[in-house]
Amino acid sequence: MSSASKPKPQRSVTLATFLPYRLNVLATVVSGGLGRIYGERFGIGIPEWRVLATIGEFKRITAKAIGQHSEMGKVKISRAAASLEERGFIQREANADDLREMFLTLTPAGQSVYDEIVPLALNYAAQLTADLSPDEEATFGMLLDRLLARARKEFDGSEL
Amino acid sequence: MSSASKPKPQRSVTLATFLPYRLNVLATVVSGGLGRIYGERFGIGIPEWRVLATIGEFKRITAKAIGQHSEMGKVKISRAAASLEERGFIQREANADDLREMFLTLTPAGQSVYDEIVPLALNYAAQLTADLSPDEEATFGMLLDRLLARARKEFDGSEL
DNA sequence: CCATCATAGTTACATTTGTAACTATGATTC
DNA sequence: GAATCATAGTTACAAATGTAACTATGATGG
Repeated sequence: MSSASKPKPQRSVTLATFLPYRLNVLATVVSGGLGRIYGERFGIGIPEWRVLATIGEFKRITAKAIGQHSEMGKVKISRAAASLEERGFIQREANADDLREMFLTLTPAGQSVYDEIVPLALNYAAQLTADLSPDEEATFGMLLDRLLARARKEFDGSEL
Repeated sequence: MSSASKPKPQRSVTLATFLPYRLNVLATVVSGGLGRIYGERFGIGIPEWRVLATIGEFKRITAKAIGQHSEMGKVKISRAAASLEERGFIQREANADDLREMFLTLTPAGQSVYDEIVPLALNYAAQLTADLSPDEEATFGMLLDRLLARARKEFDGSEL
């Protein structure tokens, strides 16, 4: 070992400056705020919203594909879909080519709810970033993606 | 109404580019990754870690104060503290000046666990941001704080 | 000081979520 | 073309979390 300058091995964690904690707090506050909007008006929760949003985006999609696009386990999707179907917001249609899977589509009622939520959700996101310049917003999104890519690598164990 | 140029009212939400969703995904992956570290080795969950970290930071603190510093409800703290006490990681000590509250402190065993987790947690956070330059990291943190401040305002209802 | 009100923390109950097993169907291989 | 293996989705059970009620103590105001 040469030169010097110990990089100051900290002996404690300050929660308020600890990134995993801060990310969790922000995500919780944001999810809660947005969830309140569609929760109060339409009585649906986050998993239901994600399923609805994914069907709204892809029009006709299987539960498995929803899982890949929405980061949810199949159990959660199954439950959310059952709940949305009960309320008449989505329909299930067996795939004749593979009877294991079902295509999900929005009913007219579901499309109508979706059409109502979309502007509320977009507005929420716009309000959330209202204090940021377009540049800052783009930067934040870019860094978010890079952090996510890194977090997904799980750091291959060598440093744990 | 004058001029023109509709600001293109989007008719759908692309989940993959929707900030609340992306924040939630990142926070979930990060919490999961970090949680696995102290979960597997010490058998503690996120609420326990937060309580432990807060006591480690403040040395002697009431449950209420932990709540203020760690964004957790009192029920969660009560349960986490009970679990940590059962395992001999923390001690409770009634405040003679106000018998309603209890000061929590780390036992030697708890301090030892804390001392083991701190470098792991700091290292996790360092690995997480390893792809970012110091400038980018600072920028991300700053924007995170501004978003959090904004999200907390709950947008005063006028735009909902 | 005693009646009311507020607060710290716990407990009870309901809701949500995750894990694992299961059911039904499809793919593969010998 | 039966036996094995893989996959989509559901169900059953367990663990975690939230909401509300409760207990004990302290503060306040007449």
